[in-house]
Amino acid sequence: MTSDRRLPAYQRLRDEMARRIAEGEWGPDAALPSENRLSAEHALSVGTVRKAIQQLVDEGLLERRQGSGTYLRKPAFDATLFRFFQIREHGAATSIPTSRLISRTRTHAPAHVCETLGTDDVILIHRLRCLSEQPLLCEEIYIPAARFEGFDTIPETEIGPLLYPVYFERYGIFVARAEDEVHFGTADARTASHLGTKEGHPIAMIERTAFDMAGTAIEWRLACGRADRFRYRSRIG
Amino acid sequence: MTSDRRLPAYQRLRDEMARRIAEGEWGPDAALPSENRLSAEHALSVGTVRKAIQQLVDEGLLERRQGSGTYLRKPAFDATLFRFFQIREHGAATSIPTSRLISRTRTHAPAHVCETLGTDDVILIHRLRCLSEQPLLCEEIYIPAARFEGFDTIPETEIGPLLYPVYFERYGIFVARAEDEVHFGTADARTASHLGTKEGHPIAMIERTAFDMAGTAIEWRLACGRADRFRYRSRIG
DNA sequence: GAGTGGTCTAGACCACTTC
DNA sequence: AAGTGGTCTAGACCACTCG
Repeated sequence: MTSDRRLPAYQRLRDEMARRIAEGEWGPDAALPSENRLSAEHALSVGTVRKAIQQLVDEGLLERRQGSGTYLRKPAFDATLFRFFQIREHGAATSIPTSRLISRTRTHAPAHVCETLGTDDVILIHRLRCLSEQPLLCEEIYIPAARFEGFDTIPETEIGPLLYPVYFERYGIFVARAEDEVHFGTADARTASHLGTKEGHPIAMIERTAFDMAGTAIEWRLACGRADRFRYRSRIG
Repeated sequence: MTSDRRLPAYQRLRDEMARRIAEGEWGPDAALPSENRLSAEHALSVGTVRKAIQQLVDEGLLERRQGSGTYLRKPAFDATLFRFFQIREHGAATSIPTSRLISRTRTHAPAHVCETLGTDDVILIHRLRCLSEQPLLCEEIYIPAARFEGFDTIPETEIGPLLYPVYFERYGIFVARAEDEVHFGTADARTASHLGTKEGHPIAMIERTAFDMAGTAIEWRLACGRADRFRYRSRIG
């Protein structure tokens, strides 16, 4: 079953394409079928096909390049955590954030994580993220063990600075969207020592829940950073 | 001069309509000309007109109602400041935020405000915003005196809880968009007393610059709230 | 040069609102 | 019933990319 027959044609086509993207039918870096191809296959006019594709572009799933084709777009979610923090470079070009794995443990999730992920059988990842050698974010990441079998034993050398590409390449799990929630609190002893501040000092906490294409929560993480480095911009209207 | 002739027709039409909206040609609550009307007047096909209108809808300026017409949309920017703060109601329905004017003074703007507004001749408004009788936000608002002549002498009874409607109704200035920037600091004595916290305690600071339809900055404000009440959600992807 | 997406046309029929 | 926006068609020409 694709989707409701009462829906407009462009909606049904959008839903079908979203499903095929989720199933990995078109790998990243490869062009999708052209507008003409799709309109012929689905017996729809090109204009209708364009509307379906444009919707997926607006949702951030696809990317169009004139003269070339329509491509999958891989969002850079990991970078978005850093958007919450001041980057103070001294004239030099912006450096690449690095990651250091502190630990990976198969464990039981706390209640609120269990509720989000739908299981308490999880892998807990501790990680420290730095920019220009300076520790910026201290992360606790929970992923369901059932869908990430063996993640705690992958050689560290095979895990780059970003996790989401690893999720995709090793487990076929594509992070489609995420929800961030920011609030403030004080540092516990361990977080404080990682971030180079003192216990009880103010820190910013970003809670993130990440979802796959089907809308299932596949990761919960808590990222902590020093409040005095925090800065966030947003545009309205 | 409307806009560049090299631009696509739907872009030029969008620019012209945005200008006419900015000039107040179509008041709020009245329907704009229909698609057929516009296509005839501009010698464009309906599809092209639709694309121009859709763009303005996406930008949040217009609103379409099937069978009825296309209408102006008034964004509720003031509510967006409160989205940064926890609303903890005890079972009751969400109450309406109230505002209390503390002072209005014609004065010289500090350097960074002067730079943003392009003048140092400003009116400074101090305001306290509450939710269910609880002080939540303490605001300093700067507006250019030249464009808001006499704002400091308007009877307080004629200023409701929201400023932007007053800007529009009395000065014809329509706030089209705004930029918020959030960071953290500590409370000075006066802010602390307004918010019911202590000097030196952590507070969240939201700096906002608001722009009119022409892209000119018409307001700069600093809103301070207690950090422990701060909570912000954002969706990515 | 062949193929792609970007713009644009001039219609059609439908669902919905308004009078 | 008349007018509005919502969907859809079957073309056209253009600008751009790529081999």
